[in-house]
Amino acid sequence: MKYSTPRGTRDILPDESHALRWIQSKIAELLTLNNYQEIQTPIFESADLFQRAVGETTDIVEKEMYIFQDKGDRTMALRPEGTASVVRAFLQHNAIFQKRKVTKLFYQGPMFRYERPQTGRYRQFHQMGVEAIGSVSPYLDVETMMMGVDIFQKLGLQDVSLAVNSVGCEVCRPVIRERLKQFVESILSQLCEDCQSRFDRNPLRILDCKNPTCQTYFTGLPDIQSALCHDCSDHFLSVMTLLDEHHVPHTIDAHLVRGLDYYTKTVFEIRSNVLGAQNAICGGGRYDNLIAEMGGRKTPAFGYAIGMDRLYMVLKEIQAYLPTQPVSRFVLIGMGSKAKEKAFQTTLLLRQKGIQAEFMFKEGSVNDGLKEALAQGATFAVILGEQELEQDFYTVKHLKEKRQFTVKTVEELLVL
RNA sequence: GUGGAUGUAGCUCAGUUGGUUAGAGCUCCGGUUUGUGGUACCGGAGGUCGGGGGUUCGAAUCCCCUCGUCCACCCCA
Repeated sequence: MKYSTPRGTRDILPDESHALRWIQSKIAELLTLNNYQEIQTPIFESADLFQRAVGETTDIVEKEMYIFQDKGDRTMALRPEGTASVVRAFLQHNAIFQKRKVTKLFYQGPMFRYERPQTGRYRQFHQMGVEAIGSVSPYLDVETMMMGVDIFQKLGLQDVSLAVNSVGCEVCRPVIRERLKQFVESILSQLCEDCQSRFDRNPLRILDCKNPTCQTYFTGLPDIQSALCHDCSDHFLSVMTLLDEHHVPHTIDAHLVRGLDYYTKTVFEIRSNVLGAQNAICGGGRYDNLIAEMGGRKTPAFGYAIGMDRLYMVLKEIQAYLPTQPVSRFVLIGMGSKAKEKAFQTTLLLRQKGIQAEFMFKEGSVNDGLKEALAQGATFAVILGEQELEQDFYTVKHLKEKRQFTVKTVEELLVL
């Protein structure tokens, strides 16, 4: 094959495409119930928007962005995530959004990251995400996470787990970071290469190391929660209490640290165990400083994104209900030029009445026509030949029941 | 970016210690059958053996490089 999809990209073929649209519309319904409105932002933006929002030292910015110069010599980037753009839009259209205390927006579309492809991980992948901007209330954290869990349950995916953690704020995070570094410093040479590089770049990530030899050195490692400031600690406690009160099953994952710099306080993931290592189908959290950092007034917010490719794979795997493509109700077969013309007219008429129908283009026998009708999954084949033309009727065959009969008019076809 | 597996027809896969024109099943197309379908029978199409280089009288087979796919790490959705 001379051409194929670029590495890490894929064609979404009709069956999946149809199912994905349906999934999107189901999710959008639920988001609307929660008062979210859709926003569409550009697929590429100024590269420094993402560098600033996501963080200079994150993997996404350091090595995964698709960056290019446009003809005006601007440095642009294909968006690696959605939050930065939504926040940018929120600030840019301040006049529209400032009327409300809380602005709830959702988006959907492709994101791009230059990574090594794997199951459930692509260079172009599809996310559907939400951003609720304007409240510090733990109720917002809980409402939003519950909505996430609800989405999966409504789609028939019961078996998910909600993992929650707090990463602190600008006050306590530096403290946590320092304590961790102090503890780790003495044993640093014993740890794996990844941990050694994390030490400078993102020490919190050391907590998350899966290397068993590293883990043996970690007894007594300070955990994040014990180091949270009052405000963060209270907030975390409130979120936990609310989740309990509303009977939302969840686990506290002290190792859950996100790779985007803008998160503060609550972070969470929703996981499914059917995809192997790529178990996160939804992830996000609170970002109370990002909007101020990007030049706005200090405005707290909470958001997350769902990985649509992964979600589809999971739903497919557990054999959840997914709609199949609608098929033609009728296939019109005309033999000879006159009958063909009448078949064509009938096809158009059926479609005008809102009935899915297909015209048999090929010159051929009834045989070919029936085969075609069958291949299309049609319910009825309508046969027009010399006899039908002379005596002005339609021969109709119910393909599954192998039942054949005649009708006089198109109206009779409509009510079949 | 690191490590491992893998690549033969549209699909699933055979292919011996290196040996002539690389096979099978399914799919597809044609015919038996220009007025009745999924079956049956007959016939046919389809492959630079992922690509490039090397070893050899001779390479799908051995060696090197490269590209793609899959899995794990990293990271994330």
